[in-house]
Amino acid sequence: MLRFAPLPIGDMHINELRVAILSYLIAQQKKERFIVRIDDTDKEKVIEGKDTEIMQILEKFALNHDTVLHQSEKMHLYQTLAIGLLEKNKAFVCTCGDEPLQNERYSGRCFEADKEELAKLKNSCTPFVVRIKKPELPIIYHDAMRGEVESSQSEIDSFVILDANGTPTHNFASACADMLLGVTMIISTQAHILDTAKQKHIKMQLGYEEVTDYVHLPDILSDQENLTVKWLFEQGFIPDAIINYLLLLGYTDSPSEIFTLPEAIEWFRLEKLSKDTVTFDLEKLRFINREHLKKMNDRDLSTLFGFADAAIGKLAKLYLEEASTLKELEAKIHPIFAPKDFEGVWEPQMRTLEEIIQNAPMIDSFEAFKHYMLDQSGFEAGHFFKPLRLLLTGAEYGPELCDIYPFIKPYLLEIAS
RNA sequence: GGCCCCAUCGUCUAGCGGUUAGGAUCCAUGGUUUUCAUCCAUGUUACCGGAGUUCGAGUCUCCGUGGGGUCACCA
Repeated sequence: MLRFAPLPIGDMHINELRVAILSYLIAQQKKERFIVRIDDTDKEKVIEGKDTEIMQILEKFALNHDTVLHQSEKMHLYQTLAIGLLEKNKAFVCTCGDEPLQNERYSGRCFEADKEELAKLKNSCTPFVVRIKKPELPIIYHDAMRGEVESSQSEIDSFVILDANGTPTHNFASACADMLLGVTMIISTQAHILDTAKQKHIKMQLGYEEVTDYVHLPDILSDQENLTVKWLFEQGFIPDAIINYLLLLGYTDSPSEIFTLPEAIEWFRLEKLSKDTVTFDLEKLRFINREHLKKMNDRDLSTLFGFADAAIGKLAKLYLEEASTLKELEAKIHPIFAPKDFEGVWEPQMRTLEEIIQNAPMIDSFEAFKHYMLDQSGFEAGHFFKPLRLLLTGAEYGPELCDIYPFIKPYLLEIAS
């Protein structure tokens, strides 16, 4: 079983999305369950509605899950497990507060406090936290990208598992949940390498003996501040392209640059991911987005611009020569159907051409249309194509008119005005 | 600062001791297109530095340098 465990405390970052995509992909490869766990342990930071937003994003990317659950529903269970550790003398109560933590590590002063101490503290209403005892041996786990990862005891202190409110900390709750769910592989980012060791320590202290595989992905760096999924959508990138790009980043040996998630499930190997951090490259994503838009169903594409006509999808694809995102395509398609601006040096010619079109019969081919228009107007070619283009597309430049014509033909009267 | 990871064109990368250091993207130029773009062709651009090991090092070792991560009652 694999899980995606997002924190509902902000917009989803592409690093998180990459974790989700890979978790889903590996679950499919291993034919194991894929579940979503909303890690809403921190009541202070949780943002109302973020959880449904997360689920909507996953749906857009077609990362289908088997189950979804909230950490907040299980807190009592994790508290019980923490108390269990206290009783087994694997954890201790600590009343040090913030004092000894003057940018130093935990002093270990309360190390021997046991559960009798707990009773006393409860009676006297003294604030306390519960800390798990630090490991006596190095924590070693297997990472599919990095091999055996060893964290020495010195890196892992006796860390807090229940805070002063009695709330399980994220690390503790996460470890407990993974254990209880039977998660077999955990994908996260390199920021959590040490957390993984802590969680493994927790699971070992709780007596969990199943082997868990881990992967810690390198981060995607960017000088851009909010590299969120939301932002990518706003820019007009489509899910298939985003998936393609995120899977391609740092991958060594893909059979082709352009692919879909189902295709990647056939050949993707975590071991072939580079351990080096990668830089987010908008230009590359634009290229990939363009390629996926080219492959998109024409009618589906047209609906994104408010049509239900395959011809408009085909028309939009002509503009992929100069546009790479939905947003840019929209900026090309919209002026075609919007009322034209006649102001400018070509105004007389445009007025003439408009009138001819409004009274013209339906003409099938652009060649015939061109000849008809040239005959009727008496214009020279040099004074003809520019105003015609402006009249038909609202733009000075664009794809060949003979390519555009077949798709806009049915809308000609509306367009040429 | 301690510890961990990483280091090839601007970017993503191929390369597992002997290569004209390859591809993709981006960029530039030429051709085609009645215009721009597309398309096709061509081209510029890279092994972080220094010591070793070796007949020979992008490739192995060490030391620098640079980048990233991590050291919470944050998740």
